[in-house]
Amino acid sequence: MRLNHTIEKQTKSRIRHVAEEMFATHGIGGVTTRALAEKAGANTAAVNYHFGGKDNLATEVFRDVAHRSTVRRLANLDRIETEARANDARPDLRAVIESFVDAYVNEDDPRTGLLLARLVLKHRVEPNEWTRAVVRDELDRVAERYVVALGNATPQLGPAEVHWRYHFMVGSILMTLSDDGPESRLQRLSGGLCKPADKRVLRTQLVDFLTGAFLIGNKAGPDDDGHPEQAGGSPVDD
Amino acid sequence: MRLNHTIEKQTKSRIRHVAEEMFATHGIGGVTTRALAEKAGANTAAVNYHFGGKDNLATEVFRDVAHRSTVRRLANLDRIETEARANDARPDLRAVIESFVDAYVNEDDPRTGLLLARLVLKHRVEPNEWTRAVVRDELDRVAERYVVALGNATPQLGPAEVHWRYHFMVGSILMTLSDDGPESRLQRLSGGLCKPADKRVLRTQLVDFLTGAFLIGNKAGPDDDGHPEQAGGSPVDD
DNA sequence: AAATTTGACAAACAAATGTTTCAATGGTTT
DNA sequence: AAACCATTGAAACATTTGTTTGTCAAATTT
Repeated sequence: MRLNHTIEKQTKSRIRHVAEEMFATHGIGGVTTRALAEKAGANTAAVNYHFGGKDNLATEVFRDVAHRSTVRRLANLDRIETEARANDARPDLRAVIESFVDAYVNEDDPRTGLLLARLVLKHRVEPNEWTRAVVRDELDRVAERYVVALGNATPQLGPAEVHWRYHFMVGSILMTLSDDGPESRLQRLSGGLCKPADKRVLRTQLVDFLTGAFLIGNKAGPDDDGHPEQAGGSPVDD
Repeated sequence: MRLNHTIEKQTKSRIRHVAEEMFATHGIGGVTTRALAEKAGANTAAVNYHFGGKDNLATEVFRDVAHRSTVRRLANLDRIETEARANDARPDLRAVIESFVDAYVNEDDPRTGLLLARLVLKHRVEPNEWTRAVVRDELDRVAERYVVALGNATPQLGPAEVHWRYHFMVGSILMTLSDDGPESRLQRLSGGLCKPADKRVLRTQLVDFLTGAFLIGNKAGPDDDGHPEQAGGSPVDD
């Protein structure tokens, strides 16, 4: 048991990988211990033996995915901000948004975005102890950093507005990711004009949409409690 | 049994109303037949007796909610388009968006928007026979009409882009609605700066965001398959 | 070589939950 | 008044699903 690590952990590793795959495909609630074990060629008890329960397995899978994407995004953001400082300019809004979208919509690794969407959607629909933990521990940092970065890139927006729009941004990305494949509502309603499976187009469309959404603002103060009724008319009013 | 309709249907009606309330509060999966029956002061068997099962009850509740909001939105849209025609102008983008958001975010009737969000989110996370039916029968009409209206209001956008952005719009609205209350992620991350419970501010912020998101476009053709990489720079390029 | 630990497996267990059964009740009709 | 029918209620049923148990085989350690 000391020599053959690889053989010893085969079952555990198989379960771990199949879990990631099945969670992405069928969602978290759509995967049963039995189906998972069967697909991994293991016994149902093995899931509990190796991971201590389905929730722990899910926590492990999603914490890992979230962590990887967090690291990647924070690095991207660092790079963008360093470059901007070097040029003595503000970070480019489009670049910031693109780096955020990239972690969700990426043809090289379509699974990560899907898993992140599954995680956050589950957390929205029925919050859990473990979804809460993963979201707080891994995703909140990204949100805080991006709100700051987006604020720096959009001086025409007040602090509250940046928070609102970050939130809207995440919503549009996640809902789009959850509507993947040829059965998607978008594809059906557009008569095949839009294909969410084409990640390249999707990313461009998202970034276009979101960049526009952040461009126009009405610079409400932090204590804004709802009087911006004449907003949205003129672009960049400062 | 012929004379006292009101008394006869008391139980059925109570179940119906409690179901709507509980579906909005706890989501569809978060409501058990037992909890529902208890809160309605009825027996668990009554749910099946009067509605023929939980799914039928949910279908009835959500079909009703969706239908009401559909009728309301289509009427709003008709009014806007009629007015625009009378003035020989294009429909106002902001007015179109506002009428769409209104059905979801409305201080007079906060429950409808929440229920619609529950319905669509459930349909996204785990589609069903009955969610499919309700979405197709009630919500698709609205989507089609609004895509046309938004297209008329934004000549700078190509047909595919309007579809994409309509989709993104729905996503940001729904995800925001599902993040209601003082426990919301938005409220937590913004340090209390943004309160999703304040529907008036929420609506304004959403409409500002979405109006901006539709303003800038790159007029890709219908056969666009992903080459708009220089898009989003200049406002309204036609 | 013997003892111990690890891992796998079949089966059983336990809890949640939608649904059904069947007898009792109360009003309605004849 | 008697028959009838809709409604109710308690209990049982069936299914799904996560988890645990007890046994056995193989590998490792002593």
